[in-house]
Parts: sequence; structure tokens; C-alpha cells
Amino acid sequence: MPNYQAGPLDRMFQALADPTRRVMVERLSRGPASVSELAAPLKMSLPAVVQHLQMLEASGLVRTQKVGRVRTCQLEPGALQLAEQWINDRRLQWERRLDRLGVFLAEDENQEKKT
Amino acid sequence: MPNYQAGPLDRMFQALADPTRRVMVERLSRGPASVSELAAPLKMSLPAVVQHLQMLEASGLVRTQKVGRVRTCQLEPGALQLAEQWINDRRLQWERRLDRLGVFLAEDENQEKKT
DNA sequence: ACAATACTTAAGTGGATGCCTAACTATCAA
DNA sequence: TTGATAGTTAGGCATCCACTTAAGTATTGT
Repeated sequence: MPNYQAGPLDRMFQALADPTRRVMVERLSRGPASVSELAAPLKMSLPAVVQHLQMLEASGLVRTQKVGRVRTCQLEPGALQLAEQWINDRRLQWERRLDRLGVFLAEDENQEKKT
Repeated sequence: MPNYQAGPLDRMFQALADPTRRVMVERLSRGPASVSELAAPLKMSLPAVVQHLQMLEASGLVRTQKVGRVRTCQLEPGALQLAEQWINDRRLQWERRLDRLGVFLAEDENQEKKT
């Protein structure tokens, strides 16, 4: 789609789709960190890290605030729930379907027995 | 990263990051479908749909098989678990951290009372 | 005041993504 | 056998993504 405005789920999953960003999220799930602290274990330039950070912010996963010359980043706790929710809904729908299928097959088996 | 081979989680989240593909997954969570059935509600050409389908297959979310001239697609039930797992692990880590923080604050409060 | 620190901004590059159209192949149905 | 159906293949185009380097701007420690 050309000229399509990405929704929250798009940005969220997109953010999680990159290994570098997942490492950053993992780090932040152990507590807040500055930009340089986030960058330290990553083999790339600082600007690259900041770009990733911006995607994480845009997705709502991470919140940051600058105090003095240090920008501190932390996880937005509720944010991951959005993705989790969507996945869970699919699983439920799928399981409900299998249940119905199970009932159907059971009924079918009854038919067999009657015959 | 240049020359980087995408891992399973990358492909999985990447697959889920597109609204068209999520619609396809939603459809499939209600039961198997042919390619044209998947394409029907989507405002794009068949080849485009097939490309999306290929990403879903590559991510392991969807399995397909061709019988005669029709390709039938279904969800790979366990696949979503991978993503769900990762998200859950982050949540747990975060919550454990908050617990420790809570303990720390409680202890701190005790200190205060003693003073 | 000066240098080091902690980012920030800007501009550019190569490769992946999300579409498209046109032309093709295989199956099924009459 | 001929035509309709269901996908497939190929090539092209605009945009986005993941980097880079180079050059800035605030803060802070001495």
C-alpha cells in the first residue's frame, strides 16, 4: 500500500522484528539505561542506535527523557500487552475452532456407530 | 547489520508487522482457505497476496499444500507461541525487577521509620 | 575557559518490501 | 479440445530500513 499510515500494531511488531531492537528491549527489561549504555554492547555507530531507539519510542514500547546531557530510556510496561493481546486472540480463535471441529468429529463418530 | 541472516523471531515479528498479513492470519485462524479465498477481501493483485503468503510461510506461521490447482493454507498452530514466549519472558523479567524494586523501597521505608 | 562527554543532525548508500502489470502453466469442466 | 479457473513467474518501480561518516550542540568536570 502506498501512503499508508502505520497503526500501533504495525509499529509494535515492526519494532520487535529487529534483533538489535530486541536486545535493547531485553536490556531495558532489566532496568532503565542511558543511550550510551544501550549502545555499549552493540557493534554499530551511536546514530544507528539512536535510530533504533526512535522506532522503539514510536512504537510506544520505550519512553525516554533527557536530563542534562543524558537521555534515560525505560520500558513502557503496558505496551507489550498490545502485541500479546493480538497473538492471544488468534490462539483463542484457533482453539475455539478446533473445539468445534472436535465436537463435529465426535458427532460424526456417533453417526458411524449408529450405522 | 549488513550480511545478517534473519532468525525465526525476526521473520515472525516481521510477518506480523503488516496489516494485510495480519488479516490473512485472522482469516486462517477461523479455518483453512485457498489462496483466492485469502485474496478475496484484499484490495490488491493476486501476485501481491502470494508474496505476503510466502512471508507467512517463511516465518513458519502458515503451512500450505497444493492439490490439483488449488493451494490450501492453514495456520501452524504452535508457531505463534514463539513470539508469545518472547514477549512473556520480557514481561516476567520486568515484573521481577519491579518486585525487587518494591522490596528495596519497603526496606528503605523501614529505614525511614527507624530514623 | 577548555576539553571531554553525551548525544544530535544531516546526508548518503545498498538492499529489502510492497505493490503493480503482463505473460505463462497446470488443472478441471463442458 | 477448448475455455475458464487457480496459481505462478518475471520484471519493474517507489519507498522504507539499517546502516555509515562528518559535523554539529549542549552539559559538565577541571
